[in-house]
Amino acid sequence: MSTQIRVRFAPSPTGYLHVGGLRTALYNYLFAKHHDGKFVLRIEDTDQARRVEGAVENLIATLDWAGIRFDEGPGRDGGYGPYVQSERLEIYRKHADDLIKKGFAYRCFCTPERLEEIRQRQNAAKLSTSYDRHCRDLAADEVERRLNAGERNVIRMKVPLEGVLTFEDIIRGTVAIAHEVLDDQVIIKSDGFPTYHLAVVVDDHLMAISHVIRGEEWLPSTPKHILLYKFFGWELPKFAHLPLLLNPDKSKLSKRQGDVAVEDYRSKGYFKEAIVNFVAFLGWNPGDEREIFSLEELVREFSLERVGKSGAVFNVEKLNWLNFEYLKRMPEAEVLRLLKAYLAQSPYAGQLLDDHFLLSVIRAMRERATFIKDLVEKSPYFFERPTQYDQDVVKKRWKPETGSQMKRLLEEFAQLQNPGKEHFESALHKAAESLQIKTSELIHPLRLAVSGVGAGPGLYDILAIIGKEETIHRLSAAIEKLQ
RNA sequence: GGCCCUAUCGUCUAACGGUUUAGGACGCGGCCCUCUCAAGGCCGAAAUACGGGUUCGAGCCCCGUUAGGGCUACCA
Repeated sequence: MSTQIRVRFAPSPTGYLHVGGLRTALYNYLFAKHHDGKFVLRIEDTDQARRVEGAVENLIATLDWAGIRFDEGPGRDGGYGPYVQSERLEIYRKHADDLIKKGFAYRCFCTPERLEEIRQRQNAAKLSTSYDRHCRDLAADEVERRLNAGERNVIRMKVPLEGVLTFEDIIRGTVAIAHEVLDDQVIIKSDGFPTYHLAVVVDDHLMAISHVIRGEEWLPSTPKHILLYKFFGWELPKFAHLPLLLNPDKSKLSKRQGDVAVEDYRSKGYFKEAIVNFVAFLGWNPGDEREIFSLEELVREFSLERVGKSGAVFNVEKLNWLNFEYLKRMPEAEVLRLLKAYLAQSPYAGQLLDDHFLLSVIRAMRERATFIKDLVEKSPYFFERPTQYDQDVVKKRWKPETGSQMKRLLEEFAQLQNPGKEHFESALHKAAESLQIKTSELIHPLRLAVSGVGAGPGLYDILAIIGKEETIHRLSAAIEKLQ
């Protein structure tokens, strides 16, 4: 059926998946799934100079990690392959030849040097830079002769000299550009590879793509693509140009102003659910006040009509909050699994830490953590004895009389049998009573003694987690310091 | 420079031309809770870029200005 929705994500394999690329892929995926359509992955590797080894595998792995599954693509044939452009060279050549035959394209023998020269001249004269169409009307026999002589050449599209090209964009509405500002774009390079412009049109048509959903940086070249569709006599797909993702200074999101690779965020400990949720909301929203969306919910609610027009700053603060929310909502068993994985490659890898213990750390620390690693890094005292005491807190909490008070506390604690949280609490109350001081005057110095710091989960929780023996050991060590 | 796109709190955004004293979220500040830090609850500061028009009525439509961005390659 020709009404089948087919979309594609078509990245260049330049090494990693950019977060902007992730959002483009996600929107394509959401749109396809929402409409029971197909999501195609196509690799645009027509620039040999920019090839990076392993980039395709990496791209697929990252998409897969994010939960964005393609229906067709490299290694997953759906009858429209191959899905890697470098494997489709013959197809592009054939189509370029067709265009020449029909008079919509021509051979150009201009050297890069000549091109550079005219560009310079145009720049100096403050004119817009474009090819001067020197070879546009070369005689057929001259073309033949130079071709036979083996002269290097490219194929250019023959853009009409006048008229205005108008097209509809789902997100932007009507866009109009005059033919005269369009360049006679190269469609086949001298190395025989197609440029993006030819390849994208040929492939989108041959792969029966119904909607081209891509970044706004492609908006200015869309008229060239439309011209090619017209030259071929093909039906146009629908276009939707997504707003750009921006740096805090509002320029196009780029390296050098922070991390742009999805892998960077992954390795920092962001959950895929948080990243997907976050990126989905950069340019789209459900229209109400809900903010937490699973991939499935996004599929259900997504529509291109609700995608905004203006660029969105990639705001890490909000991503952090989302990660925090996801950590808070995650089932304990899952947090435990992730914590163990983290611990296994941490300095504490050698320690025997049972699930019961780790679960209690999770319960104590979860609402204080944004990342799994925070569970450990923000409370190292659950994993090792304090090696030093926070001096600011020492000044505030350890008074001359603290030493003897701590001794009194130690005596109470020593009598406890298998104490739990409440037992520590009542023992401390007892000590405070006998010393005729407020419990807080014991709590703060003791917190410092057992944790080395002044902040963290409830004191009795800490004590119950580290246990009686460890509590006494740490308390004794602190008393020594106090004398 | 030329062409194209865009314009609501610092940021992400909501508001079928009238329900708007412009709503929510992040972040920020305050208060409550409290053994600290969090979490949670409550409260607060914070925006329709500017100028014209259309209309009974404009954040929303039109024009201009300004600002920002993208593109301007034998890169994508």
